[in-house]
Amino acid sequence: MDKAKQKRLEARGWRVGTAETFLGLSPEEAALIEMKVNLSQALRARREAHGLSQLALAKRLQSSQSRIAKMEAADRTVSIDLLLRGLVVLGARPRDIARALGQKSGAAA
Amino acid sequence: MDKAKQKRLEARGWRVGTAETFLGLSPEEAALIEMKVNLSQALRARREAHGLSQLALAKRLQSSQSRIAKMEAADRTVSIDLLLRGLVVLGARPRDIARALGQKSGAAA
DNA sequence: TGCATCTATGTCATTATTGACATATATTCT
DNA sequence: AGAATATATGTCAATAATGACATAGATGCA
Repeated sequence: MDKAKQKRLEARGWRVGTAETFLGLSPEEAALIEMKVNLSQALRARREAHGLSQLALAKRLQSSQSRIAKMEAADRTVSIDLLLRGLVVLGARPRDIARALGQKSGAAA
Repeated sequence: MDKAKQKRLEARGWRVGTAETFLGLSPEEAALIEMKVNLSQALRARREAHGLSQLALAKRLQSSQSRIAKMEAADRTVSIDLLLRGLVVLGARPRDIARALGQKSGAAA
């Protein structure tokens, strides 16, 4: 896991922190968090590629700027469903999303 | 979309039915439903491959048999998050899930 | 037939997620 | 500096998702 990703997780209440802390998570939890973080990064990458602000995307998604920020931070109050909706609104097709899901640390999608 | 998939959607309140009805869905909605149905099929395939009953899987997931049934039926009250949790509990790794997501109609994962 | 097992579906109280709002920080202008 | 824009984070009322339960249908077996 790269530093930037770790910091994003730490910042939110994931209690991930150092690599050690990850050992406190079951492999299942870790896999789910990894997928969520990958999707959140893909969302940000796609939004920026479209030249949209969080506010602009929020309007397209019928959501709010603050929620987009939380989505991109992989906040624990954000569902994967919501991340997928965001990606789809930004033109991601299932295969794009599939690619982002498995990504080891990139932000493709 | 194959007949079996369509029937599963029809059965639940998706109002998908015939191909025409699909025209009532935005491409975004259609993409999300497609992914959800693919995941639900992957879940059933994986559960059966493990020789588990819905009840047995429910216990592993700390859920209930009725919810597993709804998951496999892609019921509208089932989140993609829950489907992913189910798949992960059944040993699916992110790349397996990615593969299932993009699937056109199969049940791999 | 009766009994056990598996799956489907409706309901509901509890819990989680959501959009909206307030507010803070940062950056880039003039 | 002050104004404008973008992003981050906490809170909360409204809504959605969840597990549990009841119950029905289906299948197989004694």
